[in-house]
Amino acid sequence: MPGAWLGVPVRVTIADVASAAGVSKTAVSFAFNNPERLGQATLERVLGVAHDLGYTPHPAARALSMRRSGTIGVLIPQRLSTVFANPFVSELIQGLGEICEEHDLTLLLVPPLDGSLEGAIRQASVDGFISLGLGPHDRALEVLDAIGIPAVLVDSESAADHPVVNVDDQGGAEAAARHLIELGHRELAIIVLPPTRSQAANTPTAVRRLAGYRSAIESAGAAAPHTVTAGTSIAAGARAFESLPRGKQRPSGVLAMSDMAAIGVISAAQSAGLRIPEDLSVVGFDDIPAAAWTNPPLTTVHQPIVEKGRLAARLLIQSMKGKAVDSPAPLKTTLVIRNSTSTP
Amino acid sequence: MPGAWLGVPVRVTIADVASAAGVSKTAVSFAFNNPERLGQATLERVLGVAHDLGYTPHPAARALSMRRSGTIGVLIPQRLSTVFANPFVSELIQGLGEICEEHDLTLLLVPPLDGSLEGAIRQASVDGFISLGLGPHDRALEVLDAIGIPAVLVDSESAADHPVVNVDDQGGAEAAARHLIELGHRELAIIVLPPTRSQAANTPTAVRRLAGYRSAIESAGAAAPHTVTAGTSIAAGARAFESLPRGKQRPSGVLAMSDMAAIGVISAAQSAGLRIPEDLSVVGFDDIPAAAWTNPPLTTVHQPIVEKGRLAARLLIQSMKGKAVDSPAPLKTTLVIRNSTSTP
DNA sequence: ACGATCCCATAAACCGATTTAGTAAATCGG
DNA sequence: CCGATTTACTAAATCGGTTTATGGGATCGT
Repeated sequence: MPGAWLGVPVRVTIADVASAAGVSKTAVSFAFNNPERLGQATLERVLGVAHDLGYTPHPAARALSMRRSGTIGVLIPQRLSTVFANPFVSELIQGLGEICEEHDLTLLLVPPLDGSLEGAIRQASVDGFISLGLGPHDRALEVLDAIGIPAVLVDSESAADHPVVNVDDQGGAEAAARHLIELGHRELAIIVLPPTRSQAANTPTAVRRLAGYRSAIESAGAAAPHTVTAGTSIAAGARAFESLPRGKQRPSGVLAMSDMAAIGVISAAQSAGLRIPEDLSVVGFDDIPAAAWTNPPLTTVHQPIVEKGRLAARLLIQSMKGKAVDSPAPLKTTLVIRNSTSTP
Repeated sequence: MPGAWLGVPVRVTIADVASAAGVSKTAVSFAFNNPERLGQATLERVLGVAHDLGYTPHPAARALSMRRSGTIGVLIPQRLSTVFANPFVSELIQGLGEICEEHDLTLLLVPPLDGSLEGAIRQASVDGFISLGLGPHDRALEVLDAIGIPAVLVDSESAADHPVVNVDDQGGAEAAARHLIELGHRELAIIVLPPTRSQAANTPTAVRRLAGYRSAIESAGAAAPHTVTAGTSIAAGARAFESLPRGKQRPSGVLAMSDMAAIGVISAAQSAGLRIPEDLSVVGFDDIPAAAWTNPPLTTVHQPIVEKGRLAARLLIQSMKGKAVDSPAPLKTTLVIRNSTSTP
């Protein structure tokens, strides 16, 4: 049983290979990384021995000495179990993953550990970070550039000195609100995204979408909207519906900042005997794939999530190569009208 | 601008802190890891200096010398963009994440790089691996125990010398098939999961589910089912529907091995003018959250995905602590009857 | 006053790779 | 045949931490 002793496996190191092949560590290293610097015969012998011994370079050692780990970190502002309940994140990862795979990079998920995102950041051995939904004054940002690692911010505020990838949240929200208003709705409710982590403030995304809704509503002279905060889950959306005013006070249209919340509202409303869209119009945000086959299919603001991921990853990789990159223009959002909205 | 020189950031190392505080590297290390071994005064001074300089221990260096990285790897058998299109994976990650966060571990996604999962495994600096859907003879398994790192196999074959976490695939599949048969269906189609990566063989999961379907069908004396292979995506499911025999030959019931494929079938069937379930009954597998609010809601085999993730993570962590763990009994699957099935 | 204990702090070894600088032998030019 | 390259390989430094073994000084018991 090579490499094991009484069931305790012991890693084969470069030194083991070197001595077994009767060469120096340098030679072994060259065999893998600079084969042309070795003679034909030695090269083959070393590679042979390495293979027989099952040698694999220790990733941490390699990372230390090469100053790169081949990994990029994804900074997740909340617990994985809540964040991954939203298909939005899956889609973003699809985009990130596509580009990472092209560049032989793996993806490290970095959620707050022990309540602290900063701590988790330090622990992570990565060549760059992609952060999701960080507020402009988040402590995590300080840590990020204290360690001087490239970072790209997704869904953040443009203030920081890192490239920021955003979509046109405000424009999308305006289009959504205008859509309801044009259908004749005057009593609207807004379901706001929850603040992440301990920060009291709304996320940058929530702020921009809220501004979009409000601007459309105000310029139409409609009533000030009722607002509720709800997480991005079906259950949270359902709770939000429950907390809406009842009877004559009930808004005829709901503007949700996430499809998940919108779906929750719809499902709770249907359970309460309301017909969608006849009795209540609901418009979501994100256009996750599932939005197309809910019952009824969801009218929502489309944002190019996968493309957003790709773009962020590309920028980060540029940045990791030392190139200076600046924030691209916000990606377009478009209103997709399906069947969850109609005249009141 | 501390730590930077002409815009080139330079990491603050333990040696910098040591000399700035007028102590040895050891003292600095102790300040963070063994504070009780330092005098009150020195401790405070060192921590103060470290904070002022913005010192953060280099994760790779730490990992190298402590022989642990604080990360567990998730072996993904296909490209991230295809795997994360299936909500199944999101749910699994929720389960894994829950336990990992409890133990201050981060999660590294390891898909095949450059076509090779083995290569990606070597590159990954992790303390343990969780693999998804690996066949019993996959080369990746060899690499896995060549480097002697604990691993837990999810949705695999029980053969290997690693703990395996499975659900009762066969039982669930049997229940699904029996359900259709009891409704009176005699002409059935099965949509098989695709093989992962280059291996020609079906995944262990597919094999078990197929066995379940077949056993129920055969023992009922129904006709041999038509089988199609389709990926776990809506589009693939739709294509599978298109490839089904038409007219009188068309099966009256479809057994899909994934909810995503089932949803694709339903949606393609509806576009073709069929009513679900009146004209075609469809049963899925997995019971992803979306299955509850499709149109119509999906009859499917429920498996406890999040719990499966939790269990796998717990076992891996046990294993990482050096304890010997053996495979738990397969988790229960249950048929959830909604509205995508009825009498033919 | 003297050896035994503690308390603090450090020097040096170690983790496992890459890389720089350099050496001995073979090859080359003339 | 002699100096200049080239080829093939290696010793030692380096990456940035942790840990072991050790030493000096203060405190203690007697």
